[in-house]
Amino acid sequence: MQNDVQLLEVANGKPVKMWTVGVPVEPEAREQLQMTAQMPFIFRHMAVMPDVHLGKGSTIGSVIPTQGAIIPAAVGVDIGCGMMAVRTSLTASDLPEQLGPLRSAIEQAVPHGRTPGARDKGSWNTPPETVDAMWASLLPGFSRITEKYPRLKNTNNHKHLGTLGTGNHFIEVCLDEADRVWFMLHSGSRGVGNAIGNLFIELAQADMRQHMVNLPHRDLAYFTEGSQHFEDYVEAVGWAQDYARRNRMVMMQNVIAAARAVITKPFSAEVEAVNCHHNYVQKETHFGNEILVTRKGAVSAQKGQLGIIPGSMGAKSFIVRGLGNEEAFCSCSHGAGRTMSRTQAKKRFTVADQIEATAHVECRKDEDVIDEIPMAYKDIDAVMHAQRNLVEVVHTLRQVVCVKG
DNA sequence: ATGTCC
Repeated sequence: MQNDVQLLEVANGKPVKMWTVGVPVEPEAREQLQMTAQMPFIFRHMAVMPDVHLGKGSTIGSVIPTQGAIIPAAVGVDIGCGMMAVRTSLTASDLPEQLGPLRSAIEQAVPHGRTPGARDKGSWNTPPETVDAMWASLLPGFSRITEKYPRLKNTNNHKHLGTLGTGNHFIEVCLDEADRVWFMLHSGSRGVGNAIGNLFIELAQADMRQHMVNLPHRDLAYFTEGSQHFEDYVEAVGWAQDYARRNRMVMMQNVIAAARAVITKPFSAEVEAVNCHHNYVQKETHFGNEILVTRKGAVSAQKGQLGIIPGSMGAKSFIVRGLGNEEAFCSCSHGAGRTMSRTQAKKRFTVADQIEATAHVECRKDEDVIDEIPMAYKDIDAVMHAQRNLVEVVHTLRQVVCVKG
């Protein structure tokens, strides 16, 4: 039963296996995938998820297995970006009739893109003690990195910990199929991860020039295993991923605390909890080999492992359980995937369209969020069907509150 | 996505 996989053969390269039956794949994304698949250190084949679309640096919704080399622009600058979700003991009837105050409480508790009064965009003026403690746990690793790369010291590291960021980073209150209340959020490694990503992308491009390596595209610049830059990047990217995971943990604690101040009924949180990256690289074993797996807009889906696949604003989201499909390097999609660029979406749709599409969600509906309109994304049901042999659905969530960065 | 040393 391999009729769920579409094969893209690549001249002078490894094949690309795509779990995209019944969903559109842009020609530009195919071309980008074929370029990446030509790199000699790709291990066996590339795997492509049904939310695939053209990305900067590498294709969103792709899994890039490599042996003996690593491509920093494939991970990109939003290192460790991912999702966290927790199920609470609350049900829909425990939520207040008016959800505006709950949204305001969350907006107050977590600095985000438009937090008024923040000295820098969306950061703490003075981080709370819980953030200080979390930063203390990250500091030894950071010091090892900045000893070699001192320019990384000058980043918003400590005061960005526990903050949301901007763009498509969001916090939601959701209900599942049994009307149970979940909190869910999407964020990454903020300014410091961005600085680490950019620094090593520059270093890789400089290495390519120094060794006169010709590439199909400059974003395929890589480090070779055994080199100092390779070892340093593996350390730094791993640290940024740890920062991102803890960033989500801090925010979730503060979202729960904010909700407790608004919702009168006592409740327990983290009845079920999931915290997963969808933009990262790590060492894994596949087909009996220790390799590096870069997931760019893709989630780990080892057998039994829980993951999160968010839909667009106003659409369904899913808590999923991995089926451990080895051909896909045990991966699944990270969302619905865009069908049009943010610029196209802003041209095509109006504020009125966005108000209609998100009528059932307590959220912003201004012109700055039109690019997140559900119609700019692929049909999430088709995306889930295309990856039915990668993950099974455990919970289906719908948003009732959404805070955008 | 982030920061504003482009």
